[in-house]
Amino acid sequence: MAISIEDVARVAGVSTATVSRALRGLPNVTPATRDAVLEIAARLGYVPSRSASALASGRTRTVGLVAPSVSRWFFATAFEGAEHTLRQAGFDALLYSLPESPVPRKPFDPDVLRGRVDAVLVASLSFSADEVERLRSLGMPAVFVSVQQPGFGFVGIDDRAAAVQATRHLLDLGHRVIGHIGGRRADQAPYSPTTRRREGWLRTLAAAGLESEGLDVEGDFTAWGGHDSALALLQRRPDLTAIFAASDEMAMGAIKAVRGRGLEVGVDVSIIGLDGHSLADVMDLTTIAQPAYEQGAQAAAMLLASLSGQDGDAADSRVIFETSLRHRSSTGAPRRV
Amino acid sequence: MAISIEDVARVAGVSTATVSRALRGLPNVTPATRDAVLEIAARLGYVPSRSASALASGRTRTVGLVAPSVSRWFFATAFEGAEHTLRQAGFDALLYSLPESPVPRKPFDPDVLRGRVDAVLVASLSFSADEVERLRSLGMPAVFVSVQQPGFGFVGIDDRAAAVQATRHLLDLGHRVIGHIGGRRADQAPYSPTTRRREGWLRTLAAAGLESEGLDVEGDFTAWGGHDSALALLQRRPDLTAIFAASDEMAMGAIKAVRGRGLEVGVDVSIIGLDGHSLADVMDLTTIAQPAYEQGAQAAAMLLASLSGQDGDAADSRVIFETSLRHRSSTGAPRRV
DNA sequence: CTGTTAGCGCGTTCAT
DNA sequence: ATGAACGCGCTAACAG
Repeated sequence: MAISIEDVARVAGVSTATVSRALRGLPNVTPATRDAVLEIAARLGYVPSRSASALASGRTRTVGLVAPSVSRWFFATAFEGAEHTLRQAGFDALLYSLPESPVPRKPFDPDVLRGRVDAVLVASLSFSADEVERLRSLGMPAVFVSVQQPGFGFVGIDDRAAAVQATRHLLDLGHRVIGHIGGRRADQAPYSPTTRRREGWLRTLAAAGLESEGLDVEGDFTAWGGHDSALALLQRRPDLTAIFAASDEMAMGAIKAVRGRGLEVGVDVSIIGLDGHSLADVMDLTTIAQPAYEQGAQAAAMLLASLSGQDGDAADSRVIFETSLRHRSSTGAPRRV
Repeated sequence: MAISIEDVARVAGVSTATVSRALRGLPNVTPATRDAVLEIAARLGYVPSRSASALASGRTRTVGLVAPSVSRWFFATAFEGAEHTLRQAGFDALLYSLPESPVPRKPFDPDVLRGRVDAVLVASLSFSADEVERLRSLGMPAVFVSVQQPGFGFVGIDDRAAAVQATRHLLDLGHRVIGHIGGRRADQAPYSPTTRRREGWLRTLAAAGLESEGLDVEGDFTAWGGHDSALALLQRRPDLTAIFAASDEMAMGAIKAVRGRGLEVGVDVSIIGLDGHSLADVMDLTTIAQPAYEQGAQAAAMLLASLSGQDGDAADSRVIFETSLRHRSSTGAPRRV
């Protein structure tokens, strides 16, 4: 058996309650007593049992991290930010990945989180009405990253504005036939990144008096999906000179597709992504960068604040990060015809 | 208060002990009783408290996932495999990332895992003697992925053989001046991937009667590190025609460096990586692929087996996965001089 | 400021 | 096959 709070109390000659208070930095403990307890606990190598502490207090000091995949750049990076923030506050991060395939994924029952975590961070997932209802009924703080969910806290970017930035960049370079590779068309949620990014592209074209016929294709947010979508785009509109992909991974696939057609990226066809992927730079991909690590850290911080009751409810918070253009050689002026 | 085992017992008209047994599928419960209990528990939406269960049984049904970073491809992918395997068995995955910077990273005290997890999966980290000793003293199953640690279970690849495969591929194409971008030279651990991959490259060159003077540079396993290392290599040995990078991300950086020098990848300079990164394909990077997802899943499975006491100790297990050449256009025959 | 006491919700004997 | 009772290690309320 590991060493318990009672062992510490006995050696220190005080009660377990005092040890508990001293160790947690609560008031009403003489500095002398506190120091003695701390010293003894350290010497004995005492580590409090989280299970016992959780059972007694009703708080687990653990936050659930929920996302469709841990391996895609955005989630991995956001979770890294969240994990660091949580650990610094003495909280643990519990991983829940919800495989997206088969589409539609099988429903998530937030009840599995009951008693396991104090709060939930959901990244890039559209929840069904039922899932939202169950999550809400857990009565714990929850923050959504990327995909807004009315009634919950939110951390993300202005997806429409980011798409406008991307499209404007291409317009400014002189492009007039600009394709778009987006998420699944089936995703009709009004606040999903897929929908908003498409809107940004479409409106910017319209405002410039440009048409979009045959310029909008579906992707699946993977590099290979982007590759295939780009091929379809090139076939449908051979006059196209630029592509805005709703994610960097899709943009990378598009680069391969364009090269495969014997065209030069940034000269014959310009390509811009949206993310700020860590590999965009070495691939010379122009992109609208979003701070993924910071979004995860921010969401975690909001949950922590909400748990410590300092800061109102996380449900009211809404933090939007700025995005910024990273101009590289995958975009350039269209070749004169 | 959420609904507890006692509520279920009362409604079912049995004792809490019977409910506990029925729910966990233990023997000595009449099928009729079991069905009734299951039905009622489901109807009531009963979710057992992990804390209480952990406290009473001494088992947390949680595995700790430890790595230097969650956002790099290998860890993210391996952890995804581990998480899926664990969840399928009803276990939770707890994330611990140990920032590598500053170098050397600050020591990890496995004691923080005490009482939090039943087993530990460590990915790609060299532990100091002290860290190993503390980990061992926890007395829980542990498996290392990628970096071998004598006395613990291991899942990985034959790093030396993989490096030999890579170097042979370049030799077979006709290259005679082959550079290497590896991990930090300070990493002298005899079984570290850095050391073994360097050995594989060096021995293969030696066996072919080739020299390696000025052909070995240090990298840091990031794309930018690979970029800078490649530049150094090109400057030191302008006669070089091929580069073996110890990771795909470094290889991708090397591609950028070579292009930046106005040279054509796969023609003037061939580049091969090691990983099988999900983006290697769209980058046309030749690589020696390793199954990252499967390694994580395998490690998790070993830990689960060891926890259920079926399968001897995880410390004895050692699983080596095969690697395979993925030939793409970043490697080709050297240009005739 | 400190000690006493009573649970937190479950697993696990030991009876029956 | 089932039930009663104890205890896991800690926190929180209440006394003092």
